[in-house]
Amino acid sequence: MFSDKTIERLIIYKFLLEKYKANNIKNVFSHQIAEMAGSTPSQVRRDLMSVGYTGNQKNGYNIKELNISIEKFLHPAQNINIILVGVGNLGKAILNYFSDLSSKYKIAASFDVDKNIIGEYIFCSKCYSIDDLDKIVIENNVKTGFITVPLSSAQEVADKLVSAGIKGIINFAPVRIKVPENVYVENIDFSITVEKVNFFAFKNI
Amino acid sequence: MFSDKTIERLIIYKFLLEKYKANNIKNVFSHQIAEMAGSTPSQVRRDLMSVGYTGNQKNGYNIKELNISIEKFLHPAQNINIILVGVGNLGKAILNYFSDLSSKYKIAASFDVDKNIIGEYIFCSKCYSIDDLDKIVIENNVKTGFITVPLSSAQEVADKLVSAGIKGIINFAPVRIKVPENVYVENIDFSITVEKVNFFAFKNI
DNA sequence: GAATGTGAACTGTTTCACAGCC
DNA sequence: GGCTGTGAAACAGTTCACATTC
Repeated sequence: MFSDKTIERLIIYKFLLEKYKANNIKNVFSHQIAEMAGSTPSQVRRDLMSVGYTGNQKNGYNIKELNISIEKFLHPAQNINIILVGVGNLGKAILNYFSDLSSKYKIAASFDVDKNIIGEYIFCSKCYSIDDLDKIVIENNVKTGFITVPLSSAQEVADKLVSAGIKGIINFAPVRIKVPENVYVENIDFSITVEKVNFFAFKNI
Repeated sequence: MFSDKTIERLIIYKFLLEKYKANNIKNVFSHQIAEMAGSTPSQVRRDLMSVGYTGNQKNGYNIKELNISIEKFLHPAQNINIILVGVGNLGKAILNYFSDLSSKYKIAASFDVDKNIIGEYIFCSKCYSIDDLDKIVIENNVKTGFITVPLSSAQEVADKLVSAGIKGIINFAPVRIKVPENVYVENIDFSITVEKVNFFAFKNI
């Protein structure tokens, strides 16, 4: 029903509007949103049809109301807990990124096999043994998790996340993990990204 | 002419075939590639039309030859140098990721403003002042760069990369950097990714 | 006049289906 | 039989264009 791409753009609009709101501007037109988001006015209007908020021809969209509508459409909850498995360099970088307490999204817990860090707080999140996964996922109503473990254990970790009830996975391991149909996976593979960008970079010379 | 999506899948096929090749298997059918890549047989055959290599009906595709054809199509060069600007947590994680010397892609240099690390080697790449950017980009024929600096300096860094001759940028800063038309940008924004995955995670309950 | 909302047209991508081949 | 290569069909996503509203 709702395409991946539309959802992604709505999230972008939301972040842009939040910044915009800061300077006491009340209303915004589709062409202004498009300009900021690198999109087109009709695309913006199309996307906004999904969320059900309608503007008007004189003032465009009321930023505050539009933002609330997008928020509600994307997810009604106030705070979202996520988890992260694999506290290596990349895991730490992501924990750091989300340690900003003002965000709606919080990494409720991290997991690793290294006994030296289990029990420690790393960037505001406590690190646990993977044995505690089920308990923490249920307690914190977690539906989304990062996989930042090495290739060799990625599938195993994915299986554990799925069996704990996780429905969305952001996977950084360079492998296509196999999950049931009702689990959404977003792969971020640095090698593939570099190769793709490099292809278009050389094409653009 | 060649779509983003086709290029990305070709890269995935290439990585999969490399693994496959290891076990002395010589040939592969489109349905096998599809199975590994999470695609469909017709999609695979369609994609392979772009690279110009044709298999045969008895044995499918010769893995070695197909791999060479994809490589040639994606990029003829043997070694590709890339650079990275912003040696924080995330920058280090990426430097670490690409420090594996067997990869075709090497981070030729990193850049940062921190005088304490300028001149040091971090995961096999020497860290330089941004003042040395132009020189290093030219010397190493670099066309692709990572931006892993904070939001506040992302646009400034992007401008410098562009003026140094970079044609492809992988941007981790949560902002839509503005670049000329002939520069390809791939944005990786953890907040947007989390929000998107979380949306589909809750939809899938 | 300049904006929104949206049916219709268009463009891009994926899948189907089948001729040709082994 | 089962495979590839590929026109044609189907589907998805984007843009156009205009009636309507302010």
